[in-house]
Amino acid sequence: MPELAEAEFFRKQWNPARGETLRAVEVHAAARVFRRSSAAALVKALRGATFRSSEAAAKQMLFRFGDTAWLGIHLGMSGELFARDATYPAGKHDHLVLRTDRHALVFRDPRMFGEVQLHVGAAAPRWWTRIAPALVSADFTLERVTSFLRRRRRAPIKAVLLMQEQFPGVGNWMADEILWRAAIHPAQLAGELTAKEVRALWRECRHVARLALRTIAGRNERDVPPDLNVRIPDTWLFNHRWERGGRCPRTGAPLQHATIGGRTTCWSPARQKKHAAPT
DNA sequence: GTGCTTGTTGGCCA
DNA sequence: GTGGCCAACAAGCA
Repeated sequence: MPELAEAEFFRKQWNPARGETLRAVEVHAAARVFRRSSAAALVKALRGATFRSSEAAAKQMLFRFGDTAWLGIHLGMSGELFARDATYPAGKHDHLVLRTDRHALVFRDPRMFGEVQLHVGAAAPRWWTRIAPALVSADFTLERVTSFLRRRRRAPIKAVLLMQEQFPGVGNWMADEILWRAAIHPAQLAGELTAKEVRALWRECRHVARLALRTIAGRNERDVPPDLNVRIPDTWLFNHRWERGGRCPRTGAPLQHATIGGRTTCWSPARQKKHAAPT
């Protein structure tokens, strides 16, 4: 689930408890999600602190408590955040539950590829401030994309789109959606794209990111999006990629699947054709 | 039982 | 040193 729009969606799930003070912090300390920080230190830093604010960037979220405590969360493959009323009993895979007088804020992650990190300090942690410029920001430029593709010229473009240092928040489905819209074959080597294709790729990165954020994460800061199972329009590849006998929404031709860049990839052969390297 | 899965990392190799 | 590939992590689902 968690690509950039889902991170933004889940971040907002804890909004109802903003301004409230944490009365209790429950952790499953042995859970793999705490592998890089001490669960005990986390409890100590958060108990009694007030939930101030939150942000999402790429596939990560950062929550601020009190004046100096920051909670970083990565959702991995199966992580989710939600808020319940104060009486919520922690479930089997609920590795972190923050309790205020009115709410229980829950981090659940069955597969435990996700991660919870504590940072104490006046400023946000380094790992957060070093996240690459968002696809929707002005700093995500065609020039940056062009030079990155040049450096990664021997890798299939699908694999390159999954590299977080240039395409923060792009995951498997977004990568396929972007390539499908840009009409680029996922196995084409990054160095073989024409200038026109690179421009299309850059444009569709921004377009898909905006579309996904608007569709999945809701429109404004305050609201809590009610349901992740939002209706994704059938004009997206997204709705057809796992269908048995799925067809390309633009050409009507059958979709194809293969492992590219180590990940299951779906594309429309009628629309995305591999070509020789431009001279 | 088998064989997948929307992510990331470290180790291996060219 | 750089870049590309792959197994491993763990649980649930079909």
